[in-house]
Formats: sequence, C-alpha cells, structure tokens
Amino acid sequence: MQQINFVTIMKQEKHYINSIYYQLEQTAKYCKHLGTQLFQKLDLPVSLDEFSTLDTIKIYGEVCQRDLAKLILKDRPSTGRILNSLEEKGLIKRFADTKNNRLVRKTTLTIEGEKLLDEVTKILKDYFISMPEILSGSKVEELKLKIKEFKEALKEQVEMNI
Amino acid sequence: MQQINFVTIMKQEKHYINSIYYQLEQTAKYCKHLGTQLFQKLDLPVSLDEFSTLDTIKIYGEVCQRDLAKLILKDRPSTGRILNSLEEKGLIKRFADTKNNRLVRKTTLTIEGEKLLDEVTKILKDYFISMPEILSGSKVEELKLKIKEFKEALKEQVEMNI
DNA sequence: ATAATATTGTTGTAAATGCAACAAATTAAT
DNA sequence: ATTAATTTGTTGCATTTACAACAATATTAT
Repeated sequence: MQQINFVTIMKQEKHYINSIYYQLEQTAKYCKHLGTQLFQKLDLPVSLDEFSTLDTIKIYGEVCQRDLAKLILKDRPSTGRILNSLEEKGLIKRFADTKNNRLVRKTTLTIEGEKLLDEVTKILKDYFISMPEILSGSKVEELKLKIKEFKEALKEQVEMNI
Repeated sequence: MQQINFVTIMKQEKHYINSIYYQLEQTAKYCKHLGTQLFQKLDLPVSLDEFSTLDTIKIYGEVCQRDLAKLILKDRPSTGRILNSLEEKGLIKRFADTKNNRLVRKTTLTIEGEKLLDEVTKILKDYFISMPEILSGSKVEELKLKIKEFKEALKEQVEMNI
C-alpha cells in the first residue's frame, strides 16, 4: 500500500475549508453548541466551561492558575475569571501555596463542587444514553484516539503564549 | 471482534474532558491559534474567518446570507458583518436577487477577491509544506474523513438556530 | 380578506475572549 | 550589589460573539 504523505495531501487541497483544520473547527462548533444547549435546557448552575474546568481540577489536582490555563487552553485572565465565578458559587476553594519558591494560588473542589461535578457528570451520561448512536462505539473510540494523537502533535507546532 | 457501542463508551467515561466532544474542542483551539498566528505573522489583509468565508463563497457560489451563515456556522449578524468587511475591502460584490420570490442579497468574488483567495491559498500550502509532517498523510486523510462523518452525524443532533 | 406565521437581513446590546500592561516577587546576570 | 529578566496573577480595553428585537416582505391559515 502506497503511503501518501502530509505534504502531498496539502498540495492536493485546493480549498482551505476542505482541510482537516477547518473541518475540526466546524465539528467542534457543533460539539460546543450541543453542550451549551444542554446546559441551558437543564438550567444547570454552571456553564459548560465552568464544568469542564471543575473536571480538570478534579483530575489534575492542585495546580497554579497559569498551569490550569495551559490545561483548559484559555489565557490567564479568562482562567482567573472562571475561578472567581466558581469560588463565588462555593464550588472551589482557593489557597496560597508556593511553586519554585514563588507564591501561587491553587485550587481544590469543595464538597459542593465534588457533588455538583458528580451530578452533572451523571446527567451528561444519561443524556448521551438517550441519544441515538451517532457512530458505533468502537469507531468513536478509535476517532478519539486519533484526534488525541493529532492534538498532541499539533501542540508542538503552536505557541500558545499562556 | 466484539463491537463496543457508543453508549458503552459513554458509560465508561468518568470524565467529560476525556470525551470526544471536549477533545475535539481542544484540538480545534490549536488549529485556530495556528491559523490566526500565521495570518498575523504574514500581515495578510484579511482575517482567517474572512478568508474561509471567501473560500466558502468560491465553492458554493451565489447563496443568500442566511444560507452562507449556515455554511460557515456563524449567526446572521456575524455573517453580515464579515460580508460588510469583505465588501469594504473590495473582495466581494453584493447584489439583490430573489429566492422563493423573496428578496435576498447574494455575493460573488471580485477579481481582487479571486486573486487574493488564490494567493493566500498558495501561501498556506507553502506554509504547510515547510511544516514537519505531523502525521503521515494517509493518517491525516483518514482522520479527516472520519471527522467529516462524525460532523455530519452530529449535525442532525444539533439545532443551530441560524 | 384578514390575521397569523415564516423568511431575510439589520441594529443594538450584553457577554466572552484575547491581548497588552501592570504590580509583586523571585531568579539570573553583570 | 545592583540591574535585568522571568514568573504569576490582576486590571483594563478592544475585538468578537451570541442573542433578542426589529423592519420588510411573502406565505399560510382561518
């Protein structure tokens, strides 16, 4: 089987909107709309961004705000504002800590935060169960792995300035 | 080989940020940054969104603004503003037409628009050629097809209200 | 025929986002 | 030792974006 390389593919691309970059962007828009609509329909007390930030903190634990920003791919001001909102809602606690002898602010979920994260995660699962099977599960899983692989490679090429 | 279905996959997802929806969003952010950085670095006379809009008009021809909005997945006001900007720059011409006996505004590229589209498309190609091969070409092509498939299925599930 | 509904494009406004600049504090350089 | 550069988090601002409301017009319903 002949291997067609990336350059060859790009040369064959007559139009940017047929590139994987644009297709990914468009697909992500549908994902974002789907999530936002669900969060509004269910009248949840957090936004989708706040929820995924909670989820990130739960997984990656006590990181400073800048490291969290790098994880959620938002800039430092946006990250700070999301944390302000989560703190006002009593879902996280912030505390001072040091990282390389430098004063930083770290974050943990409160009991209420843990509870909400579990509840909304369950709601999302129930919602996806009620959805028609868009693609067979193994295909989705396979696609997800390929996207992650592509994302990790892309990460090396993009200067994020966070 | 046992087929694992979508529901099974979602049940196994303990965290939203590991879902294909969030992974797609994150990957698209890298794509967006990559493109925006390039357009700024080269000091191009159009934004990435304006360029992809030009490309869309080139492919889909004379469509009304609402149909164009559905293609570029932006709302009607945003679409109108992008067209205003492209018109001010002399890259498109707008003209009145009818669609189902209804007065609509349609768009075509000017000579300058065509020229700029070709030039920037070539610049993008050269840029991608200069990039290291992120993934082997066949893998990227395969991934793109799967993403398109996923996107088309997703489209049926999302009410875009455009 | 009249009213209700739908389509298209625009305007206005509020929210989100990114970016530059800043203050505080530490490390590195000369 | 003094200066320069780096890291972290915040504030302010300008751009983008979404969403509701509107005007104009055509279709549909009663």
